[in-house]
Amino acid sequence: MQAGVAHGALSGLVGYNLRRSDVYMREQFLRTLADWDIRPSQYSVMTLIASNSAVTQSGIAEALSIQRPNLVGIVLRLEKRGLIRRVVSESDRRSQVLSLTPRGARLLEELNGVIAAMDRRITACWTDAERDQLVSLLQRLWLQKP
Amino acid sequence: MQAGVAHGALSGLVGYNLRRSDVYMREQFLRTLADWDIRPSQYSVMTLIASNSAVTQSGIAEALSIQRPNLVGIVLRLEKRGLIRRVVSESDRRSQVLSLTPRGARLLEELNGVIAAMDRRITACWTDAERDQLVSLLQRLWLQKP
DNA sequence: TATTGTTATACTCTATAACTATA
DNA sequence: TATAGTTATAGAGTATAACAATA
Repeated sequence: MQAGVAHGALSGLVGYNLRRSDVYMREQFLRTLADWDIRPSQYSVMTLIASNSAVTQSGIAEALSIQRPNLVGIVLRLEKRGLIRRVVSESDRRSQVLSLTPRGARLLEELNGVIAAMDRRITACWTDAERDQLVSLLQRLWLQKP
Repeated sequence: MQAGVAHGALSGLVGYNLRRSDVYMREQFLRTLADWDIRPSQYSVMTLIASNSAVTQSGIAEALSIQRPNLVGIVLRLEKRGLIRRVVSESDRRSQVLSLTPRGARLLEELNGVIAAMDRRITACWTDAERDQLVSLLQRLWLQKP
């Protein structure tokens, strides 16, 4: 499987192949998005803000399974870069309501194109049908939460 | 996709679904193997040692894409637990040749059963054919190294 | 009481430079 | 000079406890 070194029982494990694939995709993401200085978590957060009006930090954290304390740094960074706005909720003054700034919205549009193209380019070793089925199988896996 | 919060463009990305799936599988691994105090990397290293006679740390590091400095702690820990042996190579005295101790070999046999069963149990949401195809597709993905 | 956001903190994983001993 | 193993170290990512403000 690798030059000279046999992988034994690892080759057949879903967990091992998921891990290697995830690492590989993240490397490509970081390299491709280096010019934009955007991390996977930052893109995920911006996408969820764009897709959900009046979403709060708690909502984002739960949807992405990020611990609330760890989200603070991410949103503060995005706010400091002028990509998102945080305003105290009218209905619940404990909550911060998140939204994209015009600049953040423009950047996200650009990122959507770049990232979708990258995701397809790296997975060009698959047919469209194989890609669709893989995404479908993975969702069936991680969306089960027993 | 998640309670109330839409995932937007993330849902269709291979990278996002790989990440969530990997995190999910690793959580299950850590919980299942907690009684043995075995991490995924430790199991991977032991498996490669068992599958390759006279393998060195460099060989393991390259095959698993672990940085050489980061492998040192892993093998020292396994040695301290009496699971592997490290002996200086006869042919090249810079190299450490790794092998399992009888105790390490017995433990690995047990781990192979536990981990294979876990891997199948967690992926029971798939048919055998779906599982085989997914493993095949993932290998095609991460084994390309351009 | 319970929840939101926050601070502080610790632990793991990962990455790089530099050293040693061998080749 | 190049490589194997090691040390030291720094940077991410992730986890929990505890607090203030608010519900």
